[in-house]
Amino acid sequence: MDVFEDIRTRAISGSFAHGEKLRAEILRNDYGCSASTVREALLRLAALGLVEFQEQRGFRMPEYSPERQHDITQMRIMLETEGACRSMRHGGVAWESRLNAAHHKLSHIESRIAAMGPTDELAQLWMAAELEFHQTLLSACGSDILIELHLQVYNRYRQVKAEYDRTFLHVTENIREHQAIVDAALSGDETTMRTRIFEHFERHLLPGRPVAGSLAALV
Amino acid sequence: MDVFEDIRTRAISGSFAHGEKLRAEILRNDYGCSASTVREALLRLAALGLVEFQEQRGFRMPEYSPERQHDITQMRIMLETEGACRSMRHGGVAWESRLNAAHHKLSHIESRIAAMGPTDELAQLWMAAELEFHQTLLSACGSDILIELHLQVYNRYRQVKAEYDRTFLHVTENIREHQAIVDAALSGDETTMRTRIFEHFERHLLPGRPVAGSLAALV
DNA sequence: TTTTCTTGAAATCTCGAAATTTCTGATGCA
DNA sequence: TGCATCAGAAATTTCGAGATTTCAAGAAAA
Repeated sequence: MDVFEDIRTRAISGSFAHGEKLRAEILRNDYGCSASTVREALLRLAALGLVEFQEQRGFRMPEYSPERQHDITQMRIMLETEGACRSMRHGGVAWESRLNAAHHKLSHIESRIAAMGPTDELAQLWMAAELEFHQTLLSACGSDILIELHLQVYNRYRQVKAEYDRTFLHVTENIREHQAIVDAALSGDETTMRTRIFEHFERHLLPGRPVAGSLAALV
Repeated sequence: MDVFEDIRTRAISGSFAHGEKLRAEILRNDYGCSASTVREALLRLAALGLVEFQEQRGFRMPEYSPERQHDITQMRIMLETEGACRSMRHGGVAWESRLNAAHHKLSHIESRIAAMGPTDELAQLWMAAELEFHQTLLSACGSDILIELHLQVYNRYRQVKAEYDRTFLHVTENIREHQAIVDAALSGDETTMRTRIFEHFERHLLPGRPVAGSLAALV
């Protein structure tokens, strides 16, 4: 079993509470391995910002704060806007159809959740499909590092919103917003794309707070 | 001695060649610690993208490629532009004077290098002062995550340009370009700032290659 | 009461050895 | 020669014990 991968998944899906202490000695029980192996995984997660590390004081989950959520959301808007616009320029039809496919899969799952409520299995599927959709959006941008940084920010976003995610409020809006993003991609208009991405995230920003540089024009 | 910190420094200052294999068993000799401790440091560096890690195959330095340099440079332009413009809005006089101070320190070192050539000691001082200048530029942006991602990208940039750095070609241009950035900060005009930052990095981009989204307007 | 000190328990960190996997290159076969 | 096989060497990864540091609770002093 891949300890790193599994703890990462738990850290972004709400298995640990905000601010909870993560003890290697205890987590080892879940994996039947030594504490050193768990420690190794935690150190890697710390380098990615999913876990906080203090020398001689071990690991904890980051605390929640509205400012942190705002900050991370803003960064997601910035990176996804940039990546999506670059994909629009270089992706061609191949990208458009991949995006369509990813969206189809996602909206299928979202409709089922909207209809029958969120089961554990559907939530799991949704997590994967939602990530895939947003990664597909950037997949033709031509920048490895943009994709990598986006994944980092995406994971932190999921972590911050883990509780919220489980409620699946706004599924309906999500379906509409994702559709709007796909439409923008097909329209070929970058300004529309920027607006649509901004609208998708708007409700996760702090109200009445000045908004980032290239984003300001959209408000 | 902090093994992680020291290996990080070496990894971004050209102590290791591009593509070089990093063996924990060998590096331990430099620090008089066990291989596990070195391994721990390398795993953390891998999470930050400064070292590549393959399961069961150990660690290596990333290979150099012009595309990677272009990609990283573009990302630096994007993040520093965004951060600098936000700092201009929220930083006030306090920020302006900190920026001035950081620039003064840096240009002092750069002039000495231009005059007497690059000694090891001056190179060391330059590394610290150049980082401090660019970090000060973003320091009032109000986004922790922007600052953190920028540091990651900055480190990768230094790593890619490590050989180039040691030659100190373009010191003269650097002095001028840094000054131009400070002037833009004081002028309060964001478009000027974007242009100046772009010009500072322009020579590290691949010629004739389409340039990123929000940057395109500057070309 | 509040602060400082003491002390035992608990957590963190380091280490070198053992287990596992990959690499190397020599041998045999077609 | 070209290719597969295999054994030994080398590298990577895991492990649990021991050393070090932090934490917590109670005693002593202000």
